[in-house]
Amino acid sequence: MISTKGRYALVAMVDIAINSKVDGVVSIKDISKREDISEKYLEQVISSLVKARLLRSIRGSNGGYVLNRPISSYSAFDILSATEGELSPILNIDVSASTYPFWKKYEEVVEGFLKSISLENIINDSKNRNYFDYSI
Amino acid sequence: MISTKGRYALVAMVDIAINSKVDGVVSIKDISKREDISEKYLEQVISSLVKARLLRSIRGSNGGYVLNRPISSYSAFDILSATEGELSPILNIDVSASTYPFWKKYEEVVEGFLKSISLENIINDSKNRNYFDYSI
DNA sequence: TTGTTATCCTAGTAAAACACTAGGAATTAA
DNA sequence: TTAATTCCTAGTGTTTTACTAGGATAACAA
Repeated sequence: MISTKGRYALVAMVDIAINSKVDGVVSIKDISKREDISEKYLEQVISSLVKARLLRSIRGSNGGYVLNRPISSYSAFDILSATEGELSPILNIDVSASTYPFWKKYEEVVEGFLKSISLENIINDSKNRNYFDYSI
Repeated sequence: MISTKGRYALVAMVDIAINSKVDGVVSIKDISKREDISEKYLEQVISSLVKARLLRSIRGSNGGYVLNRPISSYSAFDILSATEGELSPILNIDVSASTYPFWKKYEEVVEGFLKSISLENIINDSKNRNYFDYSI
């Protein structure tokens, strides 16, 4: 869940949301340059986002990707669960009965948070505050 | 963070808390039988808990483990961070500035939850409600 | 039509993490 | 002294991660 694939997916969505306003369509090559992520790896990450119908792809020359919906309608959960398999796989495993209620709550808290944050929120947060507000 | 090591650590703490009331000291062999976890693997998991001073060990024949403090004073965070390295390693990684505020919040939510739940809470939850309340 | 620029798709792979297993040393109660 | 226990270090097969590689497919532009 906190793998690079998921992190790249979020970064890619933010990048596409911001840059498609100007250019209309955003290519992997452009994202790769701006965000310093391998083109080939980005292909795979973004492929998951397309398969999950979070992005629409335009093939051929001058092709690229655009958002399918307004930024307020994407949740962090949507984006992360498109790339990572299950977001909270604990409960699928044979978890001891004595700790089950705890893990169930844990899952609810994490999922609840991720579903409550939209791509719009993420973009606004990155505008209003900057990186250095957080790094001690 | 959601690895078996962390899950076993929680189970072991619950097991020791409950069974030490009767027996005083709880051995790995006993936990292994009750919870169906390999003895040798349990050794390693519990070793982390001892090193983090969550448990006290008594060596030699009739030895085993006991809690160091009252059950209300252990948080899920204490237990899980003793076995897993960092609980939210995202922020140690070079995370994009645009998504940093989001990940920071994520970390706060998860850590906040884990710190708010005590071993006592976990034990009470497992007593009051049972497994089947949760499995659809 | 042909070249260029993109996405799409599948396969491979080195390194790390995970989930153990193994063996023996040290310690203590009986 | 023996049995039972924790302690400590090392090894190991499997899975996951984070990529890389190569070519097929599609579309625009000349």
